[in-house]
Amino acid sequence: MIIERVQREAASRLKAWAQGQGVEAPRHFTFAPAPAHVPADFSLPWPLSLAKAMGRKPLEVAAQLAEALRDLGGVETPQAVAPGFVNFKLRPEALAENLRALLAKPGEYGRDPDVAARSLLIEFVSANPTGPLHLASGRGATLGDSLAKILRRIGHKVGCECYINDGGARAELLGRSAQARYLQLQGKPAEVPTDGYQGEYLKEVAAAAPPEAAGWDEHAWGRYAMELMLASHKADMDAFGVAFDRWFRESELYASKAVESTLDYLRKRGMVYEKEGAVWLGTSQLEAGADDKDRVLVKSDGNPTYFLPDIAYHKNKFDRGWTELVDIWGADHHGYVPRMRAAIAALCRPPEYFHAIIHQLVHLYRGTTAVKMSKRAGEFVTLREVVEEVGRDACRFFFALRTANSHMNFDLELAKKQSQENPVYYVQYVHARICSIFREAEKVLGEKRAEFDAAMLRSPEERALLAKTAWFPAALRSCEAELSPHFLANYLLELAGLFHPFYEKCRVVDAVQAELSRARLALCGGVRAVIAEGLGLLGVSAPERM
RNA sequence: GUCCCCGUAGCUCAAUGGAUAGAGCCCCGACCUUCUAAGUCGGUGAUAGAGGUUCGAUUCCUCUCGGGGACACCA
Repeated sequence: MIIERVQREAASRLKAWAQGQGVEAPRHFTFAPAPAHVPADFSLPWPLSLAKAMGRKPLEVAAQLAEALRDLGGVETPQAVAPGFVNFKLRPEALAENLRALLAKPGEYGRDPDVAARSLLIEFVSANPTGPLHLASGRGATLGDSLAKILRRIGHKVGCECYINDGGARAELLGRSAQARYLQLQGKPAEVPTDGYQGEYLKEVAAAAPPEAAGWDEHAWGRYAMELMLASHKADMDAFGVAFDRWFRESELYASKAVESTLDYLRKRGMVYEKEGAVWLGTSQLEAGADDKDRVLVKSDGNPTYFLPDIAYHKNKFDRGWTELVDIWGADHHGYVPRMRAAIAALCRPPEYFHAIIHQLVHLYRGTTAVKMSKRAGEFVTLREVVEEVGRDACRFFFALRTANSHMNFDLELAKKQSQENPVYYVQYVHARICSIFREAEKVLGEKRAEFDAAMLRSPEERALLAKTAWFPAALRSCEAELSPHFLANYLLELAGLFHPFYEKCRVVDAVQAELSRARLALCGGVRAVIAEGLGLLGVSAPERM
């Protein structure tokens, strides 16, 4: 909050300054946190880049800039330092004021009331309801759900949807597979189709079938098995702390004729042509976001491909008023991105309104041995299995720490141990410790007064904590800029890393030094609020005791 | 063959083109009569390789090596 305010004021001054100098003002005015060894909170590196254009030495430019940024309010006099930075240090009063704002309204802390609200619909998980949710779906769910919570916290309008591919061919194959399992249970000869679903879970599905299942055909079996799978997906997401605003079925698009109307729409726009008995979308002819080749919408047998209803779904999202669409997919879908981007262009939407986030695969290990996952044999580690064993908190925090691009390893053995390998405990422990401090404070100090004297907070540990809480809003903004929650998770880790040394060095509850106690309690309260909210945004609990 | 992602400490991972590349785990050595030792303090240790762009490269470009994934009128 304080950082944003300084930034805003600095931006307008710098624009004026740049104009006066006849140089182009840098486009964005974000401050960079200063490295640990520098006695400053944040800095501007511009003089280094501007020096050449101005034909002057970087340090001279920095000095000039520093002069132009004097008396900003909230910060000490800016310092020009070699090789050409302008460094800023927050004033103690500003940090104190920031803490008061945080304590007064934790849920509003750092929120920009003038934020230009975006409207985003995030689609994630979207797993086929033909089997249990895989661990990888947990990664997508973490990225999508946490991102949605963060964007809402900033003030944007966000929807979350899971697309269900309940279309014909898949349901039938699932039905034949389940039916075969059912017949096997009856002691009758039957084989799961070689291209069918071999997983053990269909035995349970078959065993749970009602008596009338004896007369079912493959369609009935398909419907039954799919609804059962869908229910298990919903239960898994619920247990994972993920609430979709809507589970959108592909079949709805057929029922509402949206598939046909979308095809008509594309045809009217001249995007569609026929070749070799099939209907194609000219995805390679687009100026913006062209795919490398054209794609089939309707096969020569008259059935639509998966692509056409998917376009219809994206059109539907736009038609419902959403401005930006975010799709979170696994790495196996990366080849699908250019195609969908082209489809977005075909729907007359600008490319910047479509964001595809591809998360890389999760590699599973038991200790040092890789767990081989074969879809054919139906062997895979389910999300439920992992969540039951390591807990939702550990699982979500672990996923949230990594960028979508990282090819991460997930060691089941390690996760099961609930060892300190998982940093979620490190963060949660701060929350539990602070709660404990407050319990003690109530016993020792009794009266609870809200006011405190921030000038009492003089140690480096206290100042570092105060300053770190000021960066919370910036951490959220980074998440927005990259559409990734990992900045927040790492921020919380850093905040926790500053609290523990403070705890060791600074005794909080002290009946003799009541004033100091009150100030430190306020600081603890601020840290607790940030941790609780940060963890909450990541779908992780903030326990009061551990 | 084409395309996408990755390669950072013994391990798992960070770092909007900026300053002395950060954490956690492991290992070694110290800390609990005082608000929770799931903690603290100290020690060891890294940008795969070669060029290029830049005042400055883990970050951008090219190539090489290594790993993962995708290349259907499948979904």
